[in-house]
Amino acid sequence: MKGFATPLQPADIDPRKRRRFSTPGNPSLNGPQSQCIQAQRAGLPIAMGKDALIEEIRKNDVSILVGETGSGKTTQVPQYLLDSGLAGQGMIAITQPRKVAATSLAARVATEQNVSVGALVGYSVRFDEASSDETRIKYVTDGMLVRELLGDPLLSRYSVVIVDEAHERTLRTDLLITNLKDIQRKRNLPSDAKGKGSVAKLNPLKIVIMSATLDADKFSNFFGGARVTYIQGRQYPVTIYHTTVSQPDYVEAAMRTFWQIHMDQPPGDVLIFLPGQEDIEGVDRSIKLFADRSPRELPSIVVCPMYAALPSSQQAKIFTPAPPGFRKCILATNIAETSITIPGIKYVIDTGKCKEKRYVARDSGTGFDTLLTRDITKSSAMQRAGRAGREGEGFCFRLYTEEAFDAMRESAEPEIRRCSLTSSMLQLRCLDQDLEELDFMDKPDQEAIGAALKTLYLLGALDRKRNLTKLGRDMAMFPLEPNLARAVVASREFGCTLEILDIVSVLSASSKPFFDSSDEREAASEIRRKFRHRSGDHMTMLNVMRSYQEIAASEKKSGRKDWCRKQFLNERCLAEAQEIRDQLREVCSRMQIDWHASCGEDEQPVLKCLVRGLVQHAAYLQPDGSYKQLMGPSIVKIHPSSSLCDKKVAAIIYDELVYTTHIYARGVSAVPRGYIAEVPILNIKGT
DNA sequence: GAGCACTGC
Repeated sequence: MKGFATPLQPADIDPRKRRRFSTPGNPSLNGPQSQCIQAQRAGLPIAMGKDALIEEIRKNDVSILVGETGSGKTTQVPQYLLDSGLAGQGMIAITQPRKVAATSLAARVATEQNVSVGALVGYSVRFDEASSDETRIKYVTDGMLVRELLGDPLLSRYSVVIVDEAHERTLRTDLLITNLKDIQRKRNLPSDAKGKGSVAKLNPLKIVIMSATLDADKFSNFFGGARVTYIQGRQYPVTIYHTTVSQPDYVEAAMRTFWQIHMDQPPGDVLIFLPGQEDIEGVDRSIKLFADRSPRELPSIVVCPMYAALPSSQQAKIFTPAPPGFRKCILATNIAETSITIPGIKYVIDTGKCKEKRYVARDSGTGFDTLLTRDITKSSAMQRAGRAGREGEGFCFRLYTEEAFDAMRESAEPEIRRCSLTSSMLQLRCLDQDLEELDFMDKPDQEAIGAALKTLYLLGALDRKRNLTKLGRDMAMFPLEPNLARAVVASREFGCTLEILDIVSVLSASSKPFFDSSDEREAASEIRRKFRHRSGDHMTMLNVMRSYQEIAASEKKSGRKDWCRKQFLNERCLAEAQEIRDQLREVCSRMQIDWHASCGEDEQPVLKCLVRGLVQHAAYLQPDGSYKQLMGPSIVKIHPSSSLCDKKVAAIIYDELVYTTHIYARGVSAVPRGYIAEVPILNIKGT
């Protein structure tokens, strides 16, 4: 094809032919469904090495399993361990970075075991659990197991912990691996050294780390040279093309490549990886524009955008097959790289770009996040290409040169090196551990540690000697960022827990309450005006939440959706916020905090609570009309999406800073300066 | 006067 070098089949994509495993056909004709499932299990690549694998895990405290896509390791290894009796009386936990993976894997394995989910095979993720006394195999999110540590520091219910997708190196996976190493040391002491007490009764812990190829040695070294076992996968060959020259305008290059495929290549759907929503919307428009003018004899095109913030009804489109004679073109962020698998993809176009969030730590603790477009890593590039070979032979067009590929980083920097550590630090202090002294695969940055310590001190969670306070222990009970947890704990004192929980729930939901599609911005802001509160965005959010709750109480789901659409509100965010709110109310009840306590229409107590949590996110108006951070050197602007944009008030607090064209404060409320000055911690001498 | 990678408790 034009612009691309001769096809390459570099070693990074395994071109081994995928062997078709024989399916017994229609189960209703060929006998019980379970026979069919068992035949499939036996046909998996991993099944051939089953006995050797069990023996390997039996012999070693720690095993590293490297499995390619489609090897079946995630579903089979737990069952092998259970069948072989290796787990003894304890449970087998398998951790996943994502909730959807944990729940769907549990369903699959339950089917294979011919039990219903929640019996022998279960799962546990936030807001959703299916397990019972019978449960022996449990799929959990890594965050869930980290939280379980707080109540059971030795994870004594589990005899095997399998850490899956360990190569993704999420902050929670890293925390877990560090803790598992320590727990194993404590639990696997020789019996004469254990002495008396509860530790002596504990069964030993087995650890299985499952990872992609690149990082296996690193995991092995961390566990003192643990053995690495390789499991073959199943993948059709993917032919990879690189461009001959670099493509500065990757959007234009993606368009050109798509049309080349569409005009010259046989049927098959196309997946284009783009960095973000903005590019996706742009390409979407252009393809539709050109499609209208393209020759009649060409197949028609169905364009499907795909990114996390897209309403789920539109996300569902990518799973419906294109009608006969149509070619589907999916425009996706890296949500399609790991989180979801889209059927029918034959061609992948890889721009080689992604967006990466990075926390810029500051000694003052007032850091901020940046979100910048950058080059992907080699492991991402391989993953993207692999998406073309799930169901048959595929093709991947990389919009960068082979030299550019060689120059890419091997894999992404682990999260522990680039995220705020405040939340993890608080959790670890609850376990009497010190983030600075722990044995991590990659040590966190000193500046990030300093910022986290400072933040926890200013929130009152740590005292001046870095000891955990009663307040800190209370804060850690809440599944919230420490600054929001601080506001909740403060609400006990100010009698406005009902209001604070509503606000905090929206803030910690995974999406934003207000939709912001560029074409309808004017209409949206007009309709939203009725929610507006003069003090700013936090009370405005409370008004939204209150209105939604009234609707939710009287309307069915469709009515709620309808209402939200008319108000330009994101129903997914508000529904999730309600779920979070209910969970937080439960936590409050357990802690004897009366969540019914309300301040009615008086916003003053609410703002005072928020100031306690957002004390590092405060800025004062300067004589020249700009806002300067109270702690930290920056001049900040109020984000144009805020209801306080263009307003001049003496002092503001804000949820977050985002650095784009300026340093913008988002989620802003006006507060009297006196509220900030009266925060107790600021009045201790020498701080 | 502007921009939203992806997760998790």
